[in-house]
Amino acid sequence: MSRLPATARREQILDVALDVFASSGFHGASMNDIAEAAGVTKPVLYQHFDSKRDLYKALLDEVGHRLLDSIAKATAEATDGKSQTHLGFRAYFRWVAVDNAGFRLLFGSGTSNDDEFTVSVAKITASAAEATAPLIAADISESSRHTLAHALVGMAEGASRRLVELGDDFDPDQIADEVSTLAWAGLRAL
Amino acid sequence: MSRLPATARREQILDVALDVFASSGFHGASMNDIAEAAGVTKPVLYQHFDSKRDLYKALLDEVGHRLLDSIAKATAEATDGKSQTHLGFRAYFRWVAVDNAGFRLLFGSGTSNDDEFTVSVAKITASAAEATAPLIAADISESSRHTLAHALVGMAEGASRRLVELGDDFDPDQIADEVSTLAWAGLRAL
DNA sequence: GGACATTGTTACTCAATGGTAACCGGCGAG
DNA sequence: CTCGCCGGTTACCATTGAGTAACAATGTCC
Repeated sequence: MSRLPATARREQILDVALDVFASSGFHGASMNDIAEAAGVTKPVLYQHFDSKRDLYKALLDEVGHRLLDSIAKATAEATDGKSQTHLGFRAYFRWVAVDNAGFRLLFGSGTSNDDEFTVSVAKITASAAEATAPLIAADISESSRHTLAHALVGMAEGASRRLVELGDDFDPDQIADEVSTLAWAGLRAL
Repeated sequence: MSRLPATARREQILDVALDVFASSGFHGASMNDIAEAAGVTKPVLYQHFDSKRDLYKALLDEVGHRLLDSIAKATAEATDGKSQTHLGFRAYFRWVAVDNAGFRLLFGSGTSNDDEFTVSVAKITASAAEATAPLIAADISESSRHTLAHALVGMAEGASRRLVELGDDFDPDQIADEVSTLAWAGLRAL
């Protein structure tokens, strides 16, 4: 019906597809569903994306970058570990609160068991862990340090998953305070 | 070919299906795949399970109980919070090491976005969090306490996911030591 | 005002796969 | 021996959904 310039249509499709995929998962959402939600027909999707996988992957990457960027920006200013931890978690939970569908897409267990997709998500959490690892000053093996870093990232994910499942609104800054207190105390103890 | 008594066949199917589902995810694995892996044909599966969903659900429940039982047994003896924490994590990581496919089934993001399945898994992590919540003695709202409990459960999941993705063997007791140290220190700080 | 490009639609193909109806064969009981 | 139960197979149906070919409409530039 209403025609849109190519780039705008592409953006809109990404927007809409994010919601649909986040709600129904990769397999639960059909290309027809997405097209309909965008007020358009299937072939239009294929004018902008080679395949369903391609569209999904584009979303994973975009959303992942949004998350990592906001964390990076937030922690850039901080100098000491404690405020890095605090600001990092705050950025994470703020992102969850704002980009709710994004969180469900990445961590809501709708991502199929596809190797390529799993790897994409793994890279994102690995990046977050990479940034966390230096905060662990303990005298342990590099491997253990990374495992613990993943544990800390898992804290944010675990807390967020529950908050998102509850569906209620929540105050990201308050959650961040509590979780980062817990995390930082743990870090100092090692 | 080789005939088996019904109960034995049922067990074998569950066994085989766990591996197949864990590797390929719910949608990635076809009933034919599972049948073939069990050395049998499709209709046999339907003699023991009403549907693919039914089979998958049976697995989720069984594996979930295996996890929760081992944690419950391990922590039952402990009296103080610190050793409860420690033993709980140890049971978790030992379970991951032993029941590797089970971990991938529950937490490996192959569980589709199906409501029923998601709820099943959510119930399991919620149970674990339920057991963790009393360890948090801080003066915070009940809701915050539960969110933090989920954060702690997320620690175990996050660390495990990395370990499983790496593929190498790992010493569950050593990981448990490190993670529980981190967690317990955090708990005391609240 | 007509030609070209861009955007979009209708209507289809084709493969995968969940699920089923009908049939087979061996083994134990009477 | 044969009858019937039990575990198993072959061969099929029906649906769903990704992806495409061919066609229509909407500008916009000279």
